[in-house]
Amino acid sequence: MATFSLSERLDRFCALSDEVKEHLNGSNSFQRLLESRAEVLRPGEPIAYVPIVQSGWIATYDLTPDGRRAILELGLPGDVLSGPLHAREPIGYTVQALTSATVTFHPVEPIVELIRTNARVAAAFLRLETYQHERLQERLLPLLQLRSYEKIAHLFLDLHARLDAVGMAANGRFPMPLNQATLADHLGMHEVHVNRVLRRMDDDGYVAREKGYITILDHATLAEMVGFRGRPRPPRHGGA
Amino acid sequence: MATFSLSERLDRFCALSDEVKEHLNGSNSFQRLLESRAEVLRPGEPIAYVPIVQSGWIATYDLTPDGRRAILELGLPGDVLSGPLHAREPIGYTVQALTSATVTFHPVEPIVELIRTNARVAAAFLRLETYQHERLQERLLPLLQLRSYEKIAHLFLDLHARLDAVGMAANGRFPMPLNQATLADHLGMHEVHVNRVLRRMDDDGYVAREKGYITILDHATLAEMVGFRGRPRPPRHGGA
DNA sequence: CGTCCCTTTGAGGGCCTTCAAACTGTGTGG
DNA sequence: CCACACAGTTTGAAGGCCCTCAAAGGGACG
Repeated sequence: MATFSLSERLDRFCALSDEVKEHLNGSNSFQRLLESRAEVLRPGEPIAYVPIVQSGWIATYDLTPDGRRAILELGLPGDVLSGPLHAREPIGYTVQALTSATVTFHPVEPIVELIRTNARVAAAFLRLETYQHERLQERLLPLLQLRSYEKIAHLFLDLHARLDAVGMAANGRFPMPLNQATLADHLGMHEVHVNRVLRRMDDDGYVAREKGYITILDHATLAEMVGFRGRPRPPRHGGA
Repeated sequence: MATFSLSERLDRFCALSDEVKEHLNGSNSFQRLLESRAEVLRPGEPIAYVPIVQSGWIATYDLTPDGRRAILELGLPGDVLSGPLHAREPIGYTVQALTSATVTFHPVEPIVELIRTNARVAAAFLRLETYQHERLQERLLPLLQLRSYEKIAHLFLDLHARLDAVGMAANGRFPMPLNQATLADHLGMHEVHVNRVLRRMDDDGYVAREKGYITILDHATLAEMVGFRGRPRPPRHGGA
């Protein structure tokens, strides 16, 4: 039950022929159930698969010389990790499951071949890559200019928007399977301070916390506070 | 005297036929001499051109609600701003010259058409985009986990590597046309603190400062301090 | 000689880190 | 059913990094 297929995700960016879609889906992809903390891609290894998250959350992270973890990107259900596909060498980061997760793996060889020969497929991957580039740019702004309180607010607004897009949020409420240490590694903060800020956001009435869930209570005020612009959704079928 | 041509930059990532190269270079591109602070691309405008920096430095920046500037990316000589090419809508950020700069503008229409029809061109842009994605990822690590002193060291090592790649650095010495306020906006720090840290790095003997130039005196120690891995150079002609 | 831009220095305070430890809930084994 | 381990959350106290406001110093240019 692969809810999110590679062809469908690409098709959003650039309409593909049925033949190509079948080719993409059929090509020996397989699905794995991963335990929390299982590695999806290991640094230094040759890249063999393009992963797609079906359920659960995963993270792309890197380590500082002294062993602190920096989470570069969060992978939510529906996300395609296309980065390794185009990299020239083994990746320098690790991709790991943050919760138990279901991930579909597509072998890169047939995909690379398709990109080589089919301009529409190449264009679709190009749009996908551009989309992710834009997402990364939007992470820079909070890291550069916002304070802890606002960083967390920005993250919650972002997660809400992304999860809403795949039907996993309702009425401002969305799953939050990450513990505070993981949030800290994603925001460049410290566990203890994440806790204090969360409590303050709760006391201030901006968010409500339940085990495993967050509810955004005052979306408008938070969005204005942090300059959050709802990220443009991938189009239903776009141009170039 | 366009030192850096679009076709040559793309050709590094994916070998292109001479015909395509001519097509890319010929298509009505033009060159402009921009004064410092002139805008290269304006937010909200439809995207008409792909800029390539020939000389001088430019910046992609965004503003917080209260008007603080966050510099997302620095454009150095030879850099191609391909982002706008694939964006679906007007960009949300501003691109501005940080020094007087020479920039070549390529109209997007013919390029988009080429991408649509030529898989090799699309693949080349895909690799270019992936390369820039990786660069952005490498900016996240210092922002997430390093302190001011290390952030600046990381930036200097990065700039040195990039300028060295286009022959603008020698013996650890490279141009530094940015003032301290601009460095601050790039690192998420404050002007005054940038100044204090720079002085300290100078006193510590890690760097030397002259007007308009920086010299890295102890590359090895700094690189180890911040976990800097020399960025993989774009290959001479790569795979997928 | 005055203006402008940038750099530099000082003083004070706040955000966030750091170290430490208690508290809570959950699963496991006796 | 209780004891215990374990993971995660929460709270306290102290201190440092960095911000903020303010202003002086230096060089380029008219």
